Amino acid sequence: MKQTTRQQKIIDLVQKNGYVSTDDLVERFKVSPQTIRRDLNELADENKIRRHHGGATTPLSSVNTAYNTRKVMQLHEKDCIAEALVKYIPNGATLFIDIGTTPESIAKELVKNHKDLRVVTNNINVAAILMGNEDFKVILAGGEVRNRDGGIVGEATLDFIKQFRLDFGILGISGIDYDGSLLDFDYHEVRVKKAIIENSRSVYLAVDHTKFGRNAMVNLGNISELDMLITDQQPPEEIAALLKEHNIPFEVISRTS
Amino acid sequence: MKQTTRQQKIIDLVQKNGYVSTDDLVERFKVSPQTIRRDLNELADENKIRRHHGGATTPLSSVNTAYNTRKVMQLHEKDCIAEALVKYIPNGATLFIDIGTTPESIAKELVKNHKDLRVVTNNINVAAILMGNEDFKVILAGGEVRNRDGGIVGEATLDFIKQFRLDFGILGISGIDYDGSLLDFDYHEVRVKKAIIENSRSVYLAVDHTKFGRNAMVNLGNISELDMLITDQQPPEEIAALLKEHNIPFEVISRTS
DNA sequence: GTCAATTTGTTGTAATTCGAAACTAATATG
DNA sequence: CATATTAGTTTCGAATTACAACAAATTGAC
Repeated sequence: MKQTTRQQKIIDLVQKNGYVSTDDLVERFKVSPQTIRRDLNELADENKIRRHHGGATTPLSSVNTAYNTRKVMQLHEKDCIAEALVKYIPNGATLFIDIGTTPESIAKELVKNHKDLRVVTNNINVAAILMGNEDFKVILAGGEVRNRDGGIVGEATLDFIKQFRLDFGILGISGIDYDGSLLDFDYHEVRVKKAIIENSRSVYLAVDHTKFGRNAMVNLGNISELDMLITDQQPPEEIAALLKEHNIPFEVISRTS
Repeated sequence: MKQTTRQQKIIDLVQKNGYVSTDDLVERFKVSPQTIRRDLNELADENKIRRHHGGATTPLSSVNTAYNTRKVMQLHEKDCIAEALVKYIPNGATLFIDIGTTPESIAKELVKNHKDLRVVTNNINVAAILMGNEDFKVILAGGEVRNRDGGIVGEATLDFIKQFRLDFGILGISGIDYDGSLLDFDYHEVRVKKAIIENSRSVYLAVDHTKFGRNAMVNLGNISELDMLITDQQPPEEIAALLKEHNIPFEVISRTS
């Protein structure tokens, strides 16, 4: 086998597995450890991989950096919120799951223990996550895929969503204003969110505390339309008052860290 | 700092960077290497991370094993076929990409150097791959997601596909009979493939040699409907004769391994 | 405050991994 | 045909990392 071929294969392997050890590669290509080290060092020089003691990993993500770094913010909080929310979802339920990193965390939680869910989503990541559970029936809305986050939006998506009427709508959101307005940045995304609200028997909103009072351009409805809110810190007074006024149950998870 | 907190932070770091070294962690938490090793080993036992000499990486996704192992079969051949096929796709083209592992390889090739493609697909993996290139416009067909391979099939998918009329249709397939019949296993999938054939100006079929003479239940058309066939080994006489008879160009890639 | 359990640090030793240099084989190149 | 050039292997000392066992420190409960 040619050197270039081998190096290409090494890149593929790293991309696929996230990590390869020199031993693995020696085994796989039947060459000496030194040869592998040369390959790895050369590839590392070209930034094709990251070199480490004992092997190599994927280079610092070339694409999707914006989305992937955003994904990590408040990761632990999102997980805790997700853990709390899924307790309210019974087995066998039907639900929408929205675009966003929090909804993705929720999908990860659902996949662990739930059974027989039927889920409609317009988030390609959520669909990929839910595929992991064979008991689930996953329906993906069609439309144009946004490269930045794998969300699917547009007119076609809207029509698709409107075909369904499900038990739960699980929403993420960009901001909640002090007057209870639910806000987001993208007009098209907002239209889909609205459709989800209209076609769900119960709407659950999961937000981390950074969203309170945060501003965004497009109004997609009011907090009074929700059936439950789950968050990780006591909301500001104004919002807490609104929740009380409209008798909307909300859960503030206890932080474990 | 508590042990649980540190371990959670380690997980976050691994998720974020794909890799952390023990040294990094020692530096970051100001604790002894031994403590870090204990943490890493514990986390590895719980499958939260993958342990390696010198550090740790993200765990291997436990799900999708059946599909992922299948994915590796003839991996190199598929890659070579893909490399040959994408040379026929000009920048700025519009194309369908089908369900299957070969089409996924093709998507991986396209993402590397092509520009301004507009792609319609019913394969969630292809969509995820193509997202990597910001120049591409990716349109995903809606419908039910098959857990086993991320294919999207069904009536809704069919209607969605039929809305488009594109330059190229890139097909994968389960088998080609000696009489030139194109065969597959799933009736619903076949209907989608037929729709792709009907709505593409040129249909390109990429198959590895294991598909020749292989039988499957559902007939989805004849080899004469193709505009090009790319494969990795000289096809059997019968099929070669059919290709010649219908003046269908085909390329047999030279194996580099 | 005391005791027990847990967590962390230290030390010594074993196991891996690395890189440099010398050597072999195959392939061009004039 | 002699000579570069390139890729690969082998060997070996140095550096790095890991693990086990025990001591020290911290924590939590009563």
